[in-house]
Amino acid sequence: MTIADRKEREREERRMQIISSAESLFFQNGYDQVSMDQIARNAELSKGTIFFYFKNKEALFFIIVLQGIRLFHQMVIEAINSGDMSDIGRFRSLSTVVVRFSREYPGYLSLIRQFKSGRFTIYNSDSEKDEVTEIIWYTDEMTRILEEIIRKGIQNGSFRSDLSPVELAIIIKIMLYSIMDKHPEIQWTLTEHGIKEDVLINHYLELVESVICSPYPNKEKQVY
Amino acid sequence: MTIADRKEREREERRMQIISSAESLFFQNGYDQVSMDQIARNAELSKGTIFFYFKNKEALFFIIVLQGIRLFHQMVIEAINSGDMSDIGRFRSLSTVVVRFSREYPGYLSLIRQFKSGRFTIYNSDSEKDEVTEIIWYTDEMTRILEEIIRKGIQNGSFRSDLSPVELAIIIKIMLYSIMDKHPEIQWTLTEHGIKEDVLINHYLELVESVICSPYPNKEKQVY
Amino acid sequence: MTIADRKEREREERRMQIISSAESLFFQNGYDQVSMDQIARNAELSKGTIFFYFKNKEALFFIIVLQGIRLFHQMVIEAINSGDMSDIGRFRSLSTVVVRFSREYPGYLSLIRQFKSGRFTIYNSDSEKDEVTEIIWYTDEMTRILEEIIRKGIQNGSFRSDLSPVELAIIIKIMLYSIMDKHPEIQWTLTEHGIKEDVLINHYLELVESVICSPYPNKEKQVY
Amino acid sequence: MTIADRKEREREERRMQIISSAESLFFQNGYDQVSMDQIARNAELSKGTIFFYFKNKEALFFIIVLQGIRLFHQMVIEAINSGDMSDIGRFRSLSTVVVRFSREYPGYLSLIRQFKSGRFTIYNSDSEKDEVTEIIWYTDEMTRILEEIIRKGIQNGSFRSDLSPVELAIIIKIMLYSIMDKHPEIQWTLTEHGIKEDVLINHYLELVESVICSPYPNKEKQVY
DNA sequence: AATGAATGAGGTTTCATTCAT
DNA sequence: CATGAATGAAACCTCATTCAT
Repeated sequence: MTIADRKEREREERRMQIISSAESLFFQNGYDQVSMDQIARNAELSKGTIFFYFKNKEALFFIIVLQGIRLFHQMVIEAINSGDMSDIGRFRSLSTVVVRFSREYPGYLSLIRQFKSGRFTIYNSDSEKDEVTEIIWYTDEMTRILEEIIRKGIQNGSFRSDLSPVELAIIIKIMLYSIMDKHPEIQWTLTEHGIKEDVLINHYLELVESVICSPYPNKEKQVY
Repeated sequence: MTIADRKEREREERRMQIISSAESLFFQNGYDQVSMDQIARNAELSKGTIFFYFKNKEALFFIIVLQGIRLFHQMVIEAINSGDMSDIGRFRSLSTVVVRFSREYPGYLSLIRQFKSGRFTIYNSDSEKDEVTEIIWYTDEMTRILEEIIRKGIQNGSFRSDLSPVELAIIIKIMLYSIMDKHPEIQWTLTEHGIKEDVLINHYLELVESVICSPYPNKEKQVY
Repeated sequence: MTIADRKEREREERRMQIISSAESLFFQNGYDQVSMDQIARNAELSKGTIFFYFKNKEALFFIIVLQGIRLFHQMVIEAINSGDMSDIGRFRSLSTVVVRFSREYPGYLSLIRQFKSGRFTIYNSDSEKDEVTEIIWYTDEMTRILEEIIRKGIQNGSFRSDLSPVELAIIIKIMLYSIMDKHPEIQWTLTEHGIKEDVLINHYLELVESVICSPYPNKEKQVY
Repeated sequence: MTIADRKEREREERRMQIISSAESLFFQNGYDQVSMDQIARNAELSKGTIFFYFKNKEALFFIIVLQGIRLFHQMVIEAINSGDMSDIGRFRSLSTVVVRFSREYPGYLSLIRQFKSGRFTIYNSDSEKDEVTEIIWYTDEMTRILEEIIRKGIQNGSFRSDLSPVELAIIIKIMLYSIMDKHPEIQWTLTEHGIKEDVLINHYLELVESVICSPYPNKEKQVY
């Protein structure tokens, strides 16, 4: 038993070794700028070994993207299920997680963006593209979570009701996702003016929050 | 004279011919997925000629990006200097231009994003990277324009004053730019729920506008 | 004893398991288009095991070819030793066997042809190429059998005597073997004209038979 | 003019240089055993150049096969249109050509056989598989030529009429083509018994000829 | 100015074979 | 015995770039 276990463990370790090697390279240079040679060298393994563990450069990439999005999803789930359970509380948890993810895992963020850039042919049900379908599932799932939060907030009267939940969700999604895209130029401006990123982000989130909350509480409810 | 003129004119025509050929290809497939061969074929010129006019694939790419950003800048300038000159009016003009650019020139948008993605080594003053410095200049310039609008709006009391102009400018910039990134997933959600993009964008801009305008006019002025 | 026997039996079973797995793959795709990986997977064994039982991909291939040629030889022996024992009868048996083999075991046929195609280095007495020498032996043996039939037929006056037995044997061999080569183009022609393969083959064999039989019985005997 | 001509000539020379390099390698080792690297080295050119002139290894191979079959076809045409124009005369010319081709160009013969071996996917009208269609055309054409000869011979009463022209053509085709396959074992047998190849082949052709000619001139005509 | 042939490094991938366990 | 992870050479092919003309 132990022997099989050890083998299995070693196998998994190798996989992770390769994945993390590839990860760091992809993080730094992006999909196209990384070669399988580099990955192999970085993992201190032969090129053949890489292909033994992963069918493809693409497959390896997709797995890493999947890891990133799984991590993100998990962070979201945990954040929402813990702490303040008020409507606005859950929204704040979500916002915080988005910021945290983008700060702690900018590499994953970048790869996820590359994945979604249209660079890859995703929708041919070739086979063994399980990773792809899973990635898409997580993406959809997270949209649904946001929608759910907003729907409840509207029902409870905590959130503005002059927009449909879906529409509001989309708008908020755009706004939230956009902090993740730390446009480099914005970074420059920040340092140039001596503004702390934290402060800015807090202000940003407050404003987004003000957008989501009912601005016209007296306005009669809309039907859509 | 006329002979030299004609030559000069022809040279310029060739340049534009190459650029527009490369443009359409880059627009569709992205930097890495386009080969110099394709560009040459598309331009109905030989590969050698491409390299005669442009030192590099990168150089050619940078010029196209520069074109895009110049165009954007020009659109911004024109919009701001014409029409309604009130604070909110100028802001609306700017918003409109952002939307218009992202709708009319999605290709440029995509290339600009690629340029800023860290994919290219921009900051080594290797040599004639004049295009790069110009691109950066325009980027900065457009931030400055937004800052200026906001600063005036705050001074006039039209815009909220609980944030420094710079900070508010950055926040608005993030929000405005983010609408340009039509994350494909958002597109899906839209079509899935039968929401018209135009409608959503108008709502989005209204909300951004509400963010910029003084929400608490009675609040005593902040000092920063 | 029984333990050793079982082991021995199991070993032999494994061998056959591997061989038949490889066979079916080689039959379908040919030597170069089959990988050891595929063979292992098809045999539900590990690649290492394949190499434990067979030194080489080549060795495995040669053994299969040898099997094929042994089978062919056995069919020939059986056919000739049973049934009509007249000269022409034995020849007909042989013809029938050739056709039958090519129809029932096209895979072996194809591999035998690949073996003889010059693709492999057969004649360096490198080492344990016992299979190769055996294959060659069987090939020669079967030529000898045909020669013997013809020699007797000539002696008995049933076959034409204007050619030396060896020469006639070679000629007949060429003609007989050639019917095994189902040139695809011939297949097309057949179906195109609605000719049944059986019918054609029967006519073919009749003609070959007419070649072997004395056409000019009155002609004075030739000396060679 | 001369300059363009020279370029064109040089281009053609390079092409031929590559083709003949590849040819000799393919002749010796067969398609799978030859690498593009070898071809390049043999041609004293870089690998890139080979791919500049030929899209593929396959494409290069097909062109060589086509050359071979064109050569064969031309030899057939010339042979049939010159010399003795009697039915049997034309048939003899054809036989002679077949023998001559197999003797003078055994390499082409081998490649043609490899081409027809099912190793290549020939029937997907991918595109630019012009060579393939041409090869097939020539193959068909040569079958048609033989059929025509036989049909006329039957009409004139020179050839046996108990078989349909098509069937007889197929049979003769099989017999003729089979001399081209110099099974190595036959070579051994020949040298072993001190038989000259020429003599054997002449006898062989005589026998094939006797097959084609009416054996039973008195037999009433068959209808098919 | 313009061409396009030539290059060769580098990319992804395959595969027979070895070897520690 | 059996395994299957690891190897690394070699396969095919791409492509930015150079250079003689």
